[in-house]
Amino acid sequence: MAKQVVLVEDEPILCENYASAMRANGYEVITADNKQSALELFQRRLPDMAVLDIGLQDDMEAGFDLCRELRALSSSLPIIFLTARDSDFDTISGLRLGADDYLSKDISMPHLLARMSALFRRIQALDNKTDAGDIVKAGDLLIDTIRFQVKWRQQLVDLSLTEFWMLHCLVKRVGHVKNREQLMQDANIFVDDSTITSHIKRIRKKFKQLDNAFDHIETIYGVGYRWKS
Amino acid sequence: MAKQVVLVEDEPILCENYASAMRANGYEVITADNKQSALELFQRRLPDMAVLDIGLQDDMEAGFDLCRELRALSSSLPIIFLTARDSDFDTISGLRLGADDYLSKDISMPHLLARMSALFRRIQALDNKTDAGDIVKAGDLLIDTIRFQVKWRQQLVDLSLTEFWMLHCLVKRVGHVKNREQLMQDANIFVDDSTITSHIKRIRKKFKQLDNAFDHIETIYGVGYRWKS
DNA sequence: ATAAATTATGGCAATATTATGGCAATTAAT
DNA sequence: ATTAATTGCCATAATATTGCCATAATTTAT
Repeated sequence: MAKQVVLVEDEPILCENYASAMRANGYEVITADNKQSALELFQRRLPDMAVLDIGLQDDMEAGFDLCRELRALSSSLPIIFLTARDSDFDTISGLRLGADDYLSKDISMPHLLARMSALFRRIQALDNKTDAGDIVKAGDLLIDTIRFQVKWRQQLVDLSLTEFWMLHCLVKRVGHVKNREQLMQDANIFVDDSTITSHIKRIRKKFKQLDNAFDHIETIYGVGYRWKS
Repeated sequence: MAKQVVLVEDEPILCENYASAMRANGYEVITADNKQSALELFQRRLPDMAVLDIGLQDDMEAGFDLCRELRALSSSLPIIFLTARDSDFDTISGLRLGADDYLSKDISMPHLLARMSALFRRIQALDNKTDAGDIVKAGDLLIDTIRFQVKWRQQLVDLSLTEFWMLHCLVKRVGHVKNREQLMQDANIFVDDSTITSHIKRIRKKFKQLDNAFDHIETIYGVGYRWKS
């Protein structure tokens, strides 16, 4: 889904320039040319990012006000100031208000777009960040123990809980052979040996459905199983 | 605890200037003057932020390399480029590499510090999306913890208080699986597991009344529930 | 090569977990 | 006091998962 950006700028031509460049980059852009209508937009629906001009018509501080209001609505919404003024003082007070970036209007369009996408990237990275040490990676495999998700080459593998922990057991030490007892322990079950065989069967099956060439779970005859890379 | 910043800059006097300004602002600063020692620092322990000069000694691209290496280590670590060069081209390629900011060395020290704290503020804001009096946004969903209002695609969802907090618990970390215990804690109740099931049922029902295709609350068999985007 | 041991596979029954509708108890509002 | 809303919980239905077995296929050892 396209990211929605609200652009607040009172100079019509400039505004349309920015807006169309953003649209060409895949953003959905809504514009406002004064404080009042901008506020209404925000109240109606929070965008994914706001790009604000500071001086609007006669009110030289309108952008700062908008920033404050927006921040009250959401502490995490990304805000970029776009301004003709360029003094350090302005920049600093802009950032102090909780803006994320402060750019002079004479930068190039590609530069502005790069800043925007850098900001989105940051949000993305933080959203996907999980608390330390809960992601196990092994080559094309990703195990996330908070989301209880397994990804094989970007694709989600739909495992049951016991399957999940058994896989986790194999992968947390790539190359090490795990016997059936260890696998049971990690999955918190106590069952017949044959049942472990069944679980491995099902895990392999689910991976093969995504990638027919899959063969990273190796059988060690007489001992157990191992994840090979 | 003080935020740890790694500063990579090969010009000794400049480096000391920056470092002491940062220290005066409460940061713990570790410096490096070449690629090798910087990498060692990062491998030993990831800082809370990295401020990188691009050209180091004879290697004009050292900073870019470091950025790449750092990003491989952590996708969410904040990185600021600090550079004498100032062309748009550099800025853009810097940001493309996953940097969060790109600053010319001739900006003032207060400006640099403001940029740093703006970046920290952003991280902070995203990390505790949970504080009261804020609006949490996840795709089409809006949760307003002041008014205790939930909106799904602009439409108000009429949830009871417990339902509200349970939803909030699920949404404040999109994708994370919450078990019944966690949901109880966040809603401030202590009840039978089956009661949680009932609440989820009711929440789903209310969303479905507005949007029959709604299915963002996913059941993870044997674990709990998750908000999926 | 053959026998013995081990593992793979498909299927099915048993079990565990969750969904649903409803009801009684509680709380809040009029 | 009466009504409405909320909440906890239960019985029952619907699903998902799991354990295990018979049988086939492999592997290992002799």
